[in-house]
Amino acid sequence: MAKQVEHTPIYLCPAEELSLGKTFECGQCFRWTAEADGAYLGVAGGRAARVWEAEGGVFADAPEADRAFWEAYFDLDTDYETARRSMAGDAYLSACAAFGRGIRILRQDPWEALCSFIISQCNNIPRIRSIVSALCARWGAPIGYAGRTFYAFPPPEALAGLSDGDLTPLRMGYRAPYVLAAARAVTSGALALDALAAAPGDEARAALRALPGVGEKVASCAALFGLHRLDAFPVDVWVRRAMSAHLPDFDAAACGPCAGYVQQCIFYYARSGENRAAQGDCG
DNA sequence: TGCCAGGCCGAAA
DNA sequence: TTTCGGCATGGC
Repeated sequence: MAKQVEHTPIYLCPAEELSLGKTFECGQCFRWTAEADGAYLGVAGGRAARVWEAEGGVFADAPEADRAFWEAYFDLDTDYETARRSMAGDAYLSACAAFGRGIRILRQDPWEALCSFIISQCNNIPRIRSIVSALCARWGAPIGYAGRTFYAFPPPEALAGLSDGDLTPLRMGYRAPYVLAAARAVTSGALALDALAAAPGDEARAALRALPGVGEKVASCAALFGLHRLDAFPVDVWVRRAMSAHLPDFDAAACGPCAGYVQQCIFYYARSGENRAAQGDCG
């Protein structure tokens, strides 16, 4: 059966500016799945889409009315060359930059990022994806697309009234009460996620860390991926830790404004199979 | 079968 | 202030 295409494909950008595989597989998101032909199917912002790379660029099978959403989601307005240049001058960092070329830091929904990275703690990526998928299937709004049913990430209001027992079937273990506490904090207004996007990085992380089960790492990931705070990653803790085995004199401050991107390239490089032998503590 | 995973928390040192 | 065990679960 021929693939069902529901829309005229949207052209997003030149292929060299966005690697879908690297962007979706580098560990920043958990809701995109590769098809046999190399395209990806996924959900973001309550919308499902099929996206793929072709000789002429990167395309999305989505309504034309959603073009601005997908362009923003893939962060097409940001110039990553500045960040990449900050990684020059050291062999290991340069290797990370080359390996991560094409990664873009997605502009994910703040709540989805926070909730997903609470689930991520002390967990492996396949299992994180599995739990997030189950969470969406159970409490997310259905989305019909390409003859299939996808599910939006459930808003905090959909989870705030649940009990730990309600989440038991998802097998997320000790993370369940953390997810519910975060949902209640957002719905009650105690945690204003949208307002944090404009706050200083330290302030944003501190607000996130006030939640139970949210430490420096989860707060950093939520700020980077959910609030698109590329400066919010605590380079002194994570990037330096990751780099200590390779570059003891690494100047974290030099990549401060784009530390999150740098960190993600290091993480992706160190986690990849062929580089694991050379990896340090990548956070 | 055992180690490990995008950690965090609270107690003990 | 730092260190360490415990936490729940399953991928590999």
